[in-house]
Amino acid sequence: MVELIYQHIISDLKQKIFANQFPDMKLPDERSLAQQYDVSRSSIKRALSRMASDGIIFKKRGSGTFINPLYLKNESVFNYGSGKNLGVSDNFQLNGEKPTVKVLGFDVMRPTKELQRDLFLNEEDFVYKIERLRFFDDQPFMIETGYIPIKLLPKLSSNVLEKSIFDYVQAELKQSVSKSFMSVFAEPSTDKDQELLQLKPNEPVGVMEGIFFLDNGTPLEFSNMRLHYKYMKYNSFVSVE
Amino acid sequence: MVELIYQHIISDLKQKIFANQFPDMKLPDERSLAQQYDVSRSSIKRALSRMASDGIIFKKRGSGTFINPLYLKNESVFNYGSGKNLGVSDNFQLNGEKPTVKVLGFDVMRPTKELQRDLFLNEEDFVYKIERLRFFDDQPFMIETGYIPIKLLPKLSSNVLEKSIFDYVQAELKQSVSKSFMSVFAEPSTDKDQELLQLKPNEPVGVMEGIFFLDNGTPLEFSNMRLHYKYMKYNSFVSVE
DNA sequence: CAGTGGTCTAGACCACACC
DNA sequence: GTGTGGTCTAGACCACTGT
Repeated sequence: MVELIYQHIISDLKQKIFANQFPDMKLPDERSLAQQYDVSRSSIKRALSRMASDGIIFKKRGSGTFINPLYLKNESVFNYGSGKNLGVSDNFQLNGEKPTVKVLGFDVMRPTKELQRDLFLNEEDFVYKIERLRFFDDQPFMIETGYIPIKLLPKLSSNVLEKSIFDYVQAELKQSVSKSFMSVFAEPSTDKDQELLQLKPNEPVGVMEGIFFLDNGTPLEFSNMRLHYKYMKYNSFVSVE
Repeated sequence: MVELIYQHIISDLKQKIFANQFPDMKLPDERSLAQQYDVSRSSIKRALSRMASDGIIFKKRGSGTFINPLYLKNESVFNYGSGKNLGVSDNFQLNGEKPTVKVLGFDVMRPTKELQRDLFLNEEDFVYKIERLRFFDDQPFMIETGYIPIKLLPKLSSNVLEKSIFDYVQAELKQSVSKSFMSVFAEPSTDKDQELLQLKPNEPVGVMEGIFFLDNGTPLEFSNMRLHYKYMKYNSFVSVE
């Protein structure tokens, strides 16, 4: 895996930013950077655009390129949300602790109309219904119900579910799960939520629900994730126009 | 306001997609598109990259560019989240109904340590504390507490708060609010929530909390928004790498 | 091998900010 | 006016897909 030029520039600039090599919070102008790195200005622009859309820097026409002080002061929040991971499911990273999984159910069913629409299925298709309870440090924090078309993973077996489905997909289909479309909202907890997630009756769940796509655009899974409210924090950096 | 080439191409391709002019769900290859529009391939690539990061299309090296069927079937969901608006606060659009606002409080205070950090303030600075209750169709749905540095809007007056602060910022500072960093989570409702938002004791609030930035990267406002859970739905399309 | 998208270059010209 | 980022071009070469 060779490192592309603009990726190299991004890593290098990030490192320099953290090493405080731009004490005035201002990056050199694009033409100078192109000279320094001995690359074209376009490559610099590509690197800076990516960094801007990640919220690391702000570009201001006529003035220059400036470091987002929030990135320096609070870097951790930049490791979530747009541009870093999919924020959910198999991508959960809870500070190096070991997450575990308990499989609650593994069935095959006909998809509802809604599932047919979201996963691009016909009436003849079947889906797996996978119910799992996820633990963080022996604390249950998430009930996950996933629906995956059988035809995508005909050989899926229950022992895979104890580990990462996405890793299995990578190995089996040579594709990664790189896109998601999610809705995030809140609901009162049901009796089942309260039992499985050890919630008090007045404590809610956070819900993340949506579709995971493969690189090529195929919808892989419709997922409904009900989280203990203390564990749900969805971070996102948004930049318009 | 002239329309840029790549913006024109995006609009045109979107329209063609909806007019079903690509029945095989595949766009022409980039070189052909460049010819058709009589522009360089780079401009086509710019347009397609934007559309891909918005989730409208999927590009697959070696094969071509494909339309996301979800975009056709469910266009509405693509009007939220990354790349379309900031999803919150003054940008709320609730299906053409008329939202109204009631100002609950308008004070000046010293920022806490946390506010100083998030809004890049010194100990000598002051902030406005603005509490508002937002209604949709005469239904209260959101308690909004915002903190704005006085030095950014020294002439802010209470009648502005009845309307849109962001519009006022646009007029006053010639800058728009184009970036935000938000955390989305859920909490049990407090007594105050229950009273103001007409919630039952077991019903939760959705919380959106974070910072709104101006174009140039200046943090304008720290905002905490507590929503009636039925009105909170945060949609986001995420694409990594 | 032909076709497709990905990366990169070198350079022109434009729009905006600041002095 | 000078300096900055923004848009756009024309073209080279690479990497992957499918026949």
